[in-house]
Amino acid sequence: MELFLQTVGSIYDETRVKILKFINQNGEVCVCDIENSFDMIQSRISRHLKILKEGGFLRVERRGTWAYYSIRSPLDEFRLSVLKELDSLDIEIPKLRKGCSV
Amino acid sequence: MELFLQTVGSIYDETRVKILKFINQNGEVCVCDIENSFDMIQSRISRHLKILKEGGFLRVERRGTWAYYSIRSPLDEFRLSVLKELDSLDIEIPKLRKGCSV
DNA sequence: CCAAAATATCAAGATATATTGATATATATA
DNA sequence: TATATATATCAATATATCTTGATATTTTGG
Repeated sequence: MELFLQTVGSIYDETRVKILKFINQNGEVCVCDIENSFDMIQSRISRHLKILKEGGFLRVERRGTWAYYSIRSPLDEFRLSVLKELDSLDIEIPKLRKGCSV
Repeated sequence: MELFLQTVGSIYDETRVKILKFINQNGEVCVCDIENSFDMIQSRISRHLKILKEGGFLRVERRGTWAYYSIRSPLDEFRLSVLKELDSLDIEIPKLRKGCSV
């Protein structure tokens, strides 16, 4: 139950839904890319990414000072159905704008 | 987006998850049955049923003074996947105890 | 028409979650 | 080692949601 609620809670937020769909569309991105594309402050993005990761949707890989987030794989059937549903929804996702200065 | 969040929000609560699984297992039940089975006060049950209905999972049919709730049909693929996931979870659901005095 | 039963709604207090700005941590490089 | 960049975490405030108890609504039957 707790794990299910954590999963569901992770997608019960407009910002996180958009971030999840954004990553699902663009593949692996680093935090500053999201920060830049969404025009949100870093702490906000970082928090939402953590929640999506703990919700079982994302994985993170650190390379250098960067943290690269991508869709966790393999995904179970339920989380896959969430991504499929998100894909079918008419949600406005910002264009990818690379944000890191290097 | 708004509809998706409403759907997700409707299952982001332990009580509602249990009620939904309860109805999915027992079929059509009336409010007082749920009230009795869950040992919760009526206003609380009524509120959660409303949220699940507005989340697209339940339908209600009034017969006499009673309101009978059941799984809405047909369900779209996403909501079906939610029910399937709930079904696979090890959640304790109370036994059905008829509660209406008539 | 009135009373009782079933259900829905409302207001108030309690709890959880989101946002922001500040600070901490970690890594690369000069 | 010191500095800059990228990311994570924390504290405070604002907002949303849940629970309860009270009240309103609807329907049946006397």
